[in-house]
Amino acid sequence: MTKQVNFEKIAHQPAYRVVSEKIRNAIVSGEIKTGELLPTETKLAEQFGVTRSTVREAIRLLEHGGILGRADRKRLVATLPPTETVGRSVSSALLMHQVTYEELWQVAMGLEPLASKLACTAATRKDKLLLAANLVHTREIMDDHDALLDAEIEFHNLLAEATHNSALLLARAPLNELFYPAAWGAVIRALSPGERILVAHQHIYGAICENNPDKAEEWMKKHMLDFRRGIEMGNLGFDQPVKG
Amino acid sequence: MTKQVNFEKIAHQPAYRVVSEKIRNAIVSGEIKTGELLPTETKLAEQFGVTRSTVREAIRLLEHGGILGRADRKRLVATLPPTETVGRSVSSALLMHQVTYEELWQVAMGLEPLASKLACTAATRKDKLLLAANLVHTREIMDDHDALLDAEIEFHNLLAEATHNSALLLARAPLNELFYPAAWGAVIRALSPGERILVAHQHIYGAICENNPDKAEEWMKKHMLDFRRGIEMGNLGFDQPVKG
DNA sequence: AATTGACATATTGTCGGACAATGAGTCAAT
DNA sequence: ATTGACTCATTGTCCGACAATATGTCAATT
Repeated sequence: MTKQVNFEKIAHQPAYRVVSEKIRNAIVSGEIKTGELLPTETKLAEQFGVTRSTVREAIRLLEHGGILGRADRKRLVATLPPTETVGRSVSSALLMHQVTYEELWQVAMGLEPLASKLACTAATRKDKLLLAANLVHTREIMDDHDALLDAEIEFHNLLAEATHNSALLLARAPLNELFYPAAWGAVIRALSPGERILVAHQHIYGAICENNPDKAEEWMKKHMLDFRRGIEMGNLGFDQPVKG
Repeated sequence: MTKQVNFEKIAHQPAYRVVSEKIRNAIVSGEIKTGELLPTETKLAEQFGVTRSTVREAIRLLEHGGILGRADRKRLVATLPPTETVGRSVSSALLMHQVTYEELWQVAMGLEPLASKLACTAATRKDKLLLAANLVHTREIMDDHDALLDAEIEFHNLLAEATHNSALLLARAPLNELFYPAAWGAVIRALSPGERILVAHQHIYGAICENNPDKAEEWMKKHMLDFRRGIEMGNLGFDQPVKG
């Protein structure tokens, strides 16, 4: 084992990555404001001193992350990655990693009651109105299971938005996209009419209006336990991977 | 307002998106196993009946999401997106959305005690050994604030891994990458010696070994409250955006 | 046997130019 | 106010080319 000189490995990033990073920086640093249109591909190519093909590859790199979007299907526009985009990638990663109902339920049990509690102090008048509207709508479509799922998801999402906490919103994205849709079939069969669901939602809404965090948290926990019971009673095992 | 026929808007995705989706499906469906090499760009181009440029754009689309990686800087290989990659994109999204210390703390307050509780029943012998090793190491580097931060993050991460819940692991990624590093400066000044931190960690570890979920949860809550106090006492405001 | 050198080959990164399709704007005709 | 014809800008896609670099083979050297 003779002593050897160690050179640090040289970087040499491909040009499309460099260009991609430059554009990214320009956006996150605010040099290009969100919503603003970017120069056209040809102009970018000129400015960076590369070919249009290279610029296009750089753009694709950012496009998927949601940093770049299309204004009207033509021009590109700088956009802050909408939580949706990031949320979707989280969900798809979880799917690929064979996340189970139980894992998602545990996270739900941690986040949803928290959201309820926080919403009590953070909810604005507008948030409450939206929740109220959701309840009315839910009562109307009580028999349509598909529509009821949408309403259920919307309720929990409105609740999360009422906390005005973007970190929480993002952390619970997989619940919207994976947990509720996947668990729904079993849950709705177990809690035969959607009555129990609506009652829980109403109590949570009531607690928020009364500014009663503890009550909101408690009812959400009950609601989540109902979900657990539904999944366990359904034919889908609690420790089975969620199927997208 | 005359009645009008409504046609559903026609899709027409650009080819590079179609190709991208095809490849993505081939990977997530397991048709191409992870770690396996993909055909070369030229062959893909032939198979899909498009040009190499188009294939390359499709590849860039996937490359950013971590579904495709480089084997050796030449050939492409299929890889499951490592949780790291996804976690980073979540964190950077939160940064851009000017997430505040308070928002992150609230999420931490929801997830970390949950992790402690779950770890009590899910932790394997190996998990406990890793935690114990972390405690020993922490005691040794008590005076090196930077090293202490790393140990702190590692402790919480080991704890989360001990739950064997990938959804939880992903949901709390921003805590590792944003919350703890950003809050650390203030916290370490407020809780002058790291003594209080170590004590909390030890009690949590003890609770896990005794299989005492309630105790684990309680001590983690105390630990989190210490963080809150630290941030509030520090010069950085609790409602200020976290700076990356 | 192990290293080295020379060489052909395969694959990616980058370039340049070309054309079709489509969206946006202008202006005249109805 | 709507329609039609026209131009122009921009993106999507194609083609062909070349340089740089990894890979593989084989002989020559030590």
